[in-house]
Amino acid sequence: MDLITPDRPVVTVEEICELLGYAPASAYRYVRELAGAGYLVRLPTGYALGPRIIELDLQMRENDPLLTQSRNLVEGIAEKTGLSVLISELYEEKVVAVFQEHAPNENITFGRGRSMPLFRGATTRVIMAHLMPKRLRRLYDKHAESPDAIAIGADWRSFSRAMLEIRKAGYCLSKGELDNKNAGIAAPILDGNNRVFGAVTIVGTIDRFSAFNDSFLVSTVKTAAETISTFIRGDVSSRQEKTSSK
Amino acid sequence: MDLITPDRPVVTVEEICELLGYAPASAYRYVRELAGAGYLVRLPTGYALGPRIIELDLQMRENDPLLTQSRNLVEGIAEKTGLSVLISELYEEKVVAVFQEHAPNENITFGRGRSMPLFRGATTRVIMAHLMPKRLRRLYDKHAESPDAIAIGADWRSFSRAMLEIRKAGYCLSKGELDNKNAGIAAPILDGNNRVFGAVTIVGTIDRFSAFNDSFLVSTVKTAAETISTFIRGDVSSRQEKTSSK
DNA sequence: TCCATTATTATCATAATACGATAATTTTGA
DNA sequence: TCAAAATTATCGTATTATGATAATAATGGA
Repeated sequence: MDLITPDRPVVTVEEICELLGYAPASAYRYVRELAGAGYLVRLPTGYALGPRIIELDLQMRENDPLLTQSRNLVEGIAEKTGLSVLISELYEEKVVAVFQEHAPNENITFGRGRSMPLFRGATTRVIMAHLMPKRLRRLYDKHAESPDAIAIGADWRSFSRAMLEIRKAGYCLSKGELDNKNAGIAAPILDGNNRVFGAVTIVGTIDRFSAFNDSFLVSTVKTAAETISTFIRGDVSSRQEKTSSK
Repeated sequence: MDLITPDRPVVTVEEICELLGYAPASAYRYVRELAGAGYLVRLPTGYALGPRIIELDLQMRENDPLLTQSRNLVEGIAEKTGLSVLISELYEEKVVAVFQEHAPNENITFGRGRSMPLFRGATTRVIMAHLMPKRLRRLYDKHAESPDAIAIGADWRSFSRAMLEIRKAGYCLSKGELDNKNAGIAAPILDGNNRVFGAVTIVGTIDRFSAFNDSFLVSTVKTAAETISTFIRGDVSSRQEKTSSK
């Protein structure tokens, strides 16, 4: 599905074979199956993404506890501050915002659905800072050469110290790292054992950001993240507890 | 992923085993893999839908030719008429709107992402009417007992005649079938060989609908669908043609 | 309309891996 | 700290995925 890009909005079977190294018979089988399940759709010139994705998107917007339980909270912050608010999650080596409350006149490149680069921006950094040490180490080693990683710390010692600072502070503030006119402040969403799921981020132009005390933004974003963390932990929603005797 | 519903926004491994009949070892493997790829996310109380879905949603909104190429057209119709416009696709036995231009004050139950029942509503019917005969027959036989199917035709003869009528007309109009206050009119999106991909539907309250000549709505929706059909066929977008000599 | 070409599916033997039972390990909650 | 629960690892077997090839269907010109 990632073969579909702005340059290649419709992908042919031939391209799939070339790019992924499949035999034609296999590629035809794959697209047939994926199209049958709605993940792809067959157009006259090839395959495009299919309706199942839109269906899942709705399913998530309606049911995901991370979204449903934090919607009001996030909207409130956006309204009060006039800044944008994002809720992001980590997967593989990407951080993706799954919810965005867009304040007027804001221009955010890495909004809902656009995966953010590692090592850059408040959201990504605050999430990384709360990863388990061994996982963080693996990530760092893999990208130690990247300029963004070096900017945080040229070696593991200084890098992990920087991360520890963020973890101790409980938030991360950045200016102009993703959009040079924007600033962001992020706090982690944690489970009961301080494992990180994602982050809450407040984003706005540097100008607008400066209108607030840093301490106000810090406490706002931290409180929001803690509230959401609590929601998620106790998340028994409408399900019955099993206090059975088994 | 379909185990996640409003009643069960977070699904446990135990539930997955029960509901899908897997051994625990397998269920754990599945969720690990799906969560690794971002399709699920592990929360303290179980698994929920993950960020990959949001990423794909964006990818589709930005790249899907069906959406990108018809956005202006659809917005124009919505603006001029004050009615809503949907673009829908078929998969498995569902029809799902992948794009919706929402007019103000409209209330549409089966909007973007919510799969519509077969045999009911203008969108579904116009799509069914353009299916290949054998596929239509299979569908009918499978659901011949359903009230919605019987409402169209009590036996295959009358059912297929009704479908033929729609196919000849090139559109389908319905009132109050999905939302009892709404009416809809739909026309098929076809490839060069009259195979159906989806449909364009104009939706609005029956009141608002009555303000227009039927013929105006018919020609509007048919023209839109034909325009989109043409877009899709010639869709070579920004890709280079291969006029190679091989 | 036909035909040659291309695109797609079916068949099938083999290689790959998914599956679940069990054991080992980790996490959790008291 | 420890017992119970949750999760992962191991591994033999059964299942299925894979790609080469053949068969069929669709396509685009004359």
